[in-house]
Amino acid sequence: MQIVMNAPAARHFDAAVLSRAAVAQGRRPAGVGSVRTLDKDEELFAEGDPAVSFYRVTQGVVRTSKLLSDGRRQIDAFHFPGDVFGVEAGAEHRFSAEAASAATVIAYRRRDLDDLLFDETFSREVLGAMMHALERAQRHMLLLGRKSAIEKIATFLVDMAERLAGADAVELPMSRLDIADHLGLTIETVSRSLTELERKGVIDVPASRRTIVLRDKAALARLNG
Amino acid sequence: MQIVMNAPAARHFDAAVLSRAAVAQGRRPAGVGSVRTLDKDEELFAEGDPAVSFYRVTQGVVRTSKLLSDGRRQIDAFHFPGDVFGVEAGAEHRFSAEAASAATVIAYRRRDLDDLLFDETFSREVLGAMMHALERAQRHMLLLGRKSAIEKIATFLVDMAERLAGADAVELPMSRLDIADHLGLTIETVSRSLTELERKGVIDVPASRRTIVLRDKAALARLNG
DNA sequence: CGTATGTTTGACGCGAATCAATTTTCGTGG
DNA sequence: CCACGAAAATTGATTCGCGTCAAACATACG
Repeated sequence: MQIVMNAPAARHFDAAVLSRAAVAQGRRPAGVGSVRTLDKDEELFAEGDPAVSFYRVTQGVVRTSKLLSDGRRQIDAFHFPGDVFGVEAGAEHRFSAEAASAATVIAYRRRDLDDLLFDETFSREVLGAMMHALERAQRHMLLLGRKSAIEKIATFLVDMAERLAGADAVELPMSRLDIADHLGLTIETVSRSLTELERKGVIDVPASRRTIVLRDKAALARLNG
Repeated sequence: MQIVMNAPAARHFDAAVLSRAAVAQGRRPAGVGSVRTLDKDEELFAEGDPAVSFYRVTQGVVRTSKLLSDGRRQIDAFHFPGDVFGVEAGAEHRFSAEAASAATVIAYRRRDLDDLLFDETFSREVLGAMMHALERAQRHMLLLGRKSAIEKIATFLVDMAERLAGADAVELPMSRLDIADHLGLTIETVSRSLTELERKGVIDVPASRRTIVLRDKAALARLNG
């Protein structure tokens, strides 16, 4: 049993904890990182903040996003346990990061990146994380630029099912607003599309609305465009 | 004076050429690469092709894109001289690459990547290229997901002006169809948006339609959203 | 149990896509 | 160098998917 610390900005520099976290991820501990626990919607960093650290998610989900001056938001990615994010080319973060659900991350100090890159395993891992992020971004650009609302939702559900390793039911850890801002839609359209898919018998959305049962994955895959 | 070779698949393994190209890019030659010259619209690789090489553009413009089953296309990026693209995490290319204009690239064999990563300079360069590509992708997702047609065009023009280092006139090296497929629009909307910006006095589109004169960069920047 | 928040549903309008027709530019051969 | 045909770009009329505005409903939390 574990007690979740919800105190804001709880930090630890506990090597033992780190090792356990690293091991939990099936990875060797590489360099020193500090654990940070986040409440839902708590901000990890904002666009323009100095990029002193990059992060790896260990629990929960973190969303990274960009804003337009009038508040329109685009969530470029949701980061799940094991995912690395926040590696920057420049001195500042180019996007903001908040917890989409209660989450825990490990922070790696950026000035250590140089040292860490000498650790071949870690270097390869960071480069791998960048490549996967880029791949994901490319797929997402195809979705944003060329898919219809129904196709976006279908793609999203299939994607979540894969990442959450949920056989045929997905418990969405983020709000409809987050989904909308990720897919370039409004919450109304997200809701209507889910209803439409349910009407077609492709999915089931039991009350609580957080869980989506994928009744016909083949149909969903066909809807991916 | 220089003669452009348009013979398909012209390859060289000429170290001297490589060095000159590298120096022209202000970079040290790192590892061996082969030069490849491409005609306009010639394919460099297709989605699903084994990723044996990655590339750096030395002349012209290369577009990388993904397709949906019904032919809808999303161009995720245009690559200009100096840009590195085609680095893959997996065994296959996740997108296709074609010349948007006549172009020349240097191909680096992928199996050499491991060796090249020991070259600290090159490693840093590849990682830098990945980070920049990701940064660009994130900005582009914001554009695709949240900007209006006029805002997309305005952003695109400002972006091209920066990359082509054209003071206040941009010679667009790609077709309207390429622009449309990059911005998630149709060619009709691209054309209408350009006309609209011209009507507002923000830009000038002299006959030939390839050159865009940016008359009011401040207004363009304001239209970026 | 009541209030706040998140989600769904409905009516309507608008921005961009589609369909269609010109117009302009560019490559090719006479 | 000009004429021709093909390809590219523009313009116009219309349609439609999704956004906006608004209200009802359900769920979660104190």
